[in-house]
Amino acid sequence: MLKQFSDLGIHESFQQSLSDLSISKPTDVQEKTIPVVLNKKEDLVVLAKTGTGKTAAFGLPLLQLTDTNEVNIQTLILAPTRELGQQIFTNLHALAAENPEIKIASICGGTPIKPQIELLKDPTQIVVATPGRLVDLLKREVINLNHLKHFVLDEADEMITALKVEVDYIIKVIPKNRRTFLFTATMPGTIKQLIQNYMSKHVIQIEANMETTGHQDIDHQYVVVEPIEKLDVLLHFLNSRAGKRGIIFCKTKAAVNKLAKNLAINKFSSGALHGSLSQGIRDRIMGQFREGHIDILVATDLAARGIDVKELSYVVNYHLPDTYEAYVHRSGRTARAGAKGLSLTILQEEEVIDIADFENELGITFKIFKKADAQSIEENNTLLWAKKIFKTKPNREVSEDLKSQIKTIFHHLTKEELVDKILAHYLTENTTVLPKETVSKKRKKH
DNA sequence: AAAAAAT
Repeated sequence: MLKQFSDLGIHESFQQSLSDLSISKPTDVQEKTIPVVLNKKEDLVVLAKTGTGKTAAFGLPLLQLTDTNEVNIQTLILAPTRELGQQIFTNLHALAAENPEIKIASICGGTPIKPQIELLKDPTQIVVATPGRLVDLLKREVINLNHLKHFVLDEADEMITALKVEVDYIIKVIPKNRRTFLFTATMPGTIKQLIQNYMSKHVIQIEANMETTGHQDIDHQYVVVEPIEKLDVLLHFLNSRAGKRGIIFCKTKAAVNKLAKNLAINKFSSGALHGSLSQGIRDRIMGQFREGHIDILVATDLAARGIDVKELSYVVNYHLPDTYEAYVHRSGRTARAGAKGLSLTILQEEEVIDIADFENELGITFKIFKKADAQSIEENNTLLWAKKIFKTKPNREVSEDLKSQIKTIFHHLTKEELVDKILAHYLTENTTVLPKETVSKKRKKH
């Protein structure tokens, strides 16, 4: 249990970059996987929970196995989204910081293809790719995978279902005698049977910490809301988590846009991410989120898998995920590398019945999140309104004369009296009707 | 039905 990377066969040359990345000891999945990859024999199927270091588990040994005298592509890593592909590329680059002779390229879509084609003319040993763009390059015959030795499918269950057509095309053009490595946190039974189609050698299965079901560091909670109070409950939750960071998942791109707009109006530090945005915008939002310039990411399932952002303390399911796997991946954006995190699911009455299925299927237990009462929600909305005033910038010129007339009106008030006046005005303008008990009782009969 | 992935 006190294994070091050197005990697993990782060379001295990676020690510096590992310590620069504050990686000191191998995780369970790394300890089990690295020696088997380094032995140059079998194919691998690796199951390990979210946030346990799968990228380095294949990245480190495959970097080390790279023959730097060989100019052809030896290792291909496929990921389901461009953001994840870029993240894997960045991580490999950092792991190879002391080994600059290893040439790594990222070939994801959404960026001009010409520069990529030019780049591929240089010696390249490791390629991280999304399937669509790679197939495009293969059809143009501008990438050579004839010397491929290692083929990695990250998020393997997703790759061989949602992206099956592209992956199958790629499988056909790469050497039969390659080694194949499948990595995932979820492997539904229906997918298990498909695995053999992708393997070419004897397969070793590795399961790291999968014996206890559910992720021990994630606090699963749900709250039942009426449709009209859903947004208010979310806003109250976000205000209670001020300064903390997290991701809010919605079912559709339209819902992401709508919610992100609403958060922006309420002056939350937030951004939207989904597949209909230009790659430029996607990259900018991801960058801002990773750097901590944005606290809240509102996203579709584009961000559900693999994305590793530091210090996310919560995930919110603003809509229920479609599958149990999607729940595992979404909630797995928090509680990474040993940290704790909250996964909050906001439900409507008719969806509560699904909770038991999630519990049984995933071996987790939900706690009930205590919904803010009507008064706290109203107070919270008043606070949001005050924050809005504070953060609003003038959008046109105001004459000095008008300004001085208005100043005269308030001139004799103290700061406290001024606040009272503004608040009194707000409260008369917003005569919020608190939800009546009778209303909710009536609804429950259905 | 929706999400992702090529232009």
